[in-house]
Amino acid sequence: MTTSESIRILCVEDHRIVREGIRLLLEREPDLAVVAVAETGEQAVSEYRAHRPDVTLMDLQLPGMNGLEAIRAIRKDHADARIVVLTMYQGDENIFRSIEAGAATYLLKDSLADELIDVVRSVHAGGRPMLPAIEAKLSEHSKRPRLTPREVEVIKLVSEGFRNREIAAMLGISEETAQVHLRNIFQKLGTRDRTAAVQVALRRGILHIR
Amino acid sequence: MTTSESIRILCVEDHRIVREGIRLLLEREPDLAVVAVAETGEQAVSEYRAHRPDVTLMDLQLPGMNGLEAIRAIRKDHADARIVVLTMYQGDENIFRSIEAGAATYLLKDSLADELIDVVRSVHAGGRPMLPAIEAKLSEHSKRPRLTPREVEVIKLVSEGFRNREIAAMLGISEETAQVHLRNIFQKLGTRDRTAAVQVALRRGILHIR
DNA sequence: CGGAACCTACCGGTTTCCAGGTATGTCGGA
DNA sequence: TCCGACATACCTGGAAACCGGTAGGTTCCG
Repeated sequence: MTTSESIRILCVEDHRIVREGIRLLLEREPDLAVVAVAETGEQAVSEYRAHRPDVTLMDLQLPGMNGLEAIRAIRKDHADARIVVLTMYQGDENIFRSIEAGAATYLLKDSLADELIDVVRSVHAGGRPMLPAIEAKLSEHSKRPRLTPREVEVIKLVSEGFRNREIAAMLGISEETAQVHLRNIFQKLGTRDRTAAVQVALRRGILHIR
Repeated sequence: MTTSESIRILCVEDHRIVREGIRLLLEREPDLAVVAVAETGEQAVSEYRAHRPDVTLMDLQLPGMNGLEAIRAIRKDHADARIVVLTMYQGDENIFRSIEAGAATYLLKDSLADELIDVVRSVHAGGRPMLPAIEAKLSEHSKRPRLTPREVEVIKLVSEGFRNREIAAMLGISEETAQVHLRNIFQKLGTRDRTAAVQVALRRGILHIR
């Protein structure tokens, strides 16, 4: 790998204005080139395959297959893929899952343009640069009790407005068991009812709108 | 006003990377110039006062004073202010309130860069260009029953996890009255319980995640 | 093998919520 | 001035949610 060649970037972002803006931002730098873009998770995977970029910028909120699933799909076939999550979601669960899925690092859209550029270069060089604010949320996350997979299913259905009885039927368990899961969720999220639990789950990135 | 001078733009957007990107996008056009930026509602108001831009691009989601309040504050002192809302929120209530507050038009970040540029020029010329998709949501909105101010207060507190009794105490009304409001909210939003009502309110843009 | 974590299930008791009413006062517009 | 929209308040009965237990089964790991 010669140092004189540009860093080839895949930019995954569903909002076209934002995507175009980020592209302009990056291409002010002579050593950065956006060689492909994608606006869904599925497109991201196929564009990755087609172009094998050096660095992938990935938004989490995407129509259809989301960013997290796209990261997993890409890393499954290309364990060396270098992916930077670039999103506005600050929830610790999003950060944790992204890193767990194989992202090199996590950046908020609130970052400085220069930070983004530095991070891209650093990740291309094999680094995993983590900004202090993100690092802090990640360590905070590790101190909190996590919801189990089943509990996540339950809170998701709760957020869609289903009653305990309906949730139980959908999951093929008894209503009482659904209640037990919910009680454990309350305890872990520090709430006393379902409405508050859903709000906390949204803030933490355990759930997403729609 | 001479046609040879550039259109002076104030860009209000809290995410720095996005803001910088939009700026680059606009400044590719020779007749557009971003003369000021702001990342909070308060800053937007004071920057408007200081620069009197021809067109203001306003995001809705801002820390502190939000975009809607900023529009009202600006239009209160400058009834001729030409403001374009540029946001990712698709909820019909956001669109309605923005127009009601005095915005010239409403654009999603998903739009094409060229659409944004066209809209800025058109608004500067005194137009109120409305994209068909936005127009459609706006007319859909007018067919739906709106929540009253009191009902909005109630659903907001519900979304924060408060019980009816607590909501009643906070609003200085009886618990039964709070229940009546909630019942009317259910009826208007087409839900049968508080959790679902909060979800619908979030989707419609009646509520926002903190 | 013995925990630990997870998922499952049930019971009894209390609280909160929801649905159906009726009713009063205010305020602004037709 | 009368009507409609809004906000307020109360009642009753039934449904759902919440709380605090106990407990059996699996799976995985040290």
